[in-house]
Amino acid sequence: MPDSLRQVKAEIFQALGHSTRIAILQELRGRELTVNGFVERLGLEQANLSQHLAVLRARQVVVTRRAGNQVFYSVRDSLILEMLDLMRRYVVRQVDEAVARVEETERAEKGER
Amino acid sequence: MPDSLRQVKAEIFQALGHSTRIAILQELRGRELTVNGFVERLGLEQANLSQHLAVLRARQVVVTRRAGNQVFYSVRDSLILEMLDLMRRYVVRQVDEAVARVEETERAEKGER
DNA sequence: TCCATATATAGGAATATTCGAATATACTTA
DNA sequence: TAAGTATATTCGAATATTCCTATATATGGA
Repeated sequence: MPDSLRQVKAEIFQALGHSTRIAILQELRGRELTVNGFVERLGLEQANLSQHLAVLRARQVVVTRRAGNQVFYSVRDSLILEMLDLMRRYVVRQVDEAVARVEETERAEKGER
Repeated sequence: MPDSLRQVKAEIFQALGHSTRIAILQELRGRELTVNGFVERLGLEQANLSQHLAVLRARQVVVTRRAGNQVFYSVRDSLILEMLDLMRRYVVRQVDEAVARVEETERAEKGER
């Protein structure tokens, strides 16, 4: 694989690598939202949200549609949301395994006593 | 969703957000590799690779096994590789759509002439 | 045109990431 | 124990990211 392609992938992973931007994308499941919509739902500053939206726009993860005064954001390709789904599965699995390891350790320690 | 969970996800996305670390994970498809193995295959400096491997280790994306002198790295959960697969599909799709848009534009311009 | 509303951007400080060079640590073998 | 190989860590400079504050831009209505 050429490094330029990896670079493109890395930039999109980076775009997903911030909790606020993950929150933004989760809000965009199945709908579009204005900047003010994000402000209300996420309780963050308008400027800050605009900045994070700019990051997602730069990587073309989201697209915009202007309607009069407001700008509606939406996810360009829902494959991005599948990425978040996969990440959820991944994190859940790691946690489950960590719990299982703890329980296994406790069982072993009980047996030793 | 609590922000702490999003934070965990974001940290893993960040771990994937560098072309060298993507290259490392691709090399680990279906096998384990030593640090020197990465040096040979990727042609990067040993110290640099160790640093990137440390990032992946910190997020528990990879795990290590020491055998004598060497340290073997492997992917902890192959769901991570599915993430890379999904990202490949995503990038390919974006490129295809971009090409289609260009062709559509050319067709329209030809018609106008 | 003037004002209000919605959104974007610029500037600057704090923090984080990345890389190369140098050095430290771990293990093996003589 | 000394030397050699493999890997990890530290340091410092360069660059990037993030956030806040202030300001700019775009649009619609009076």
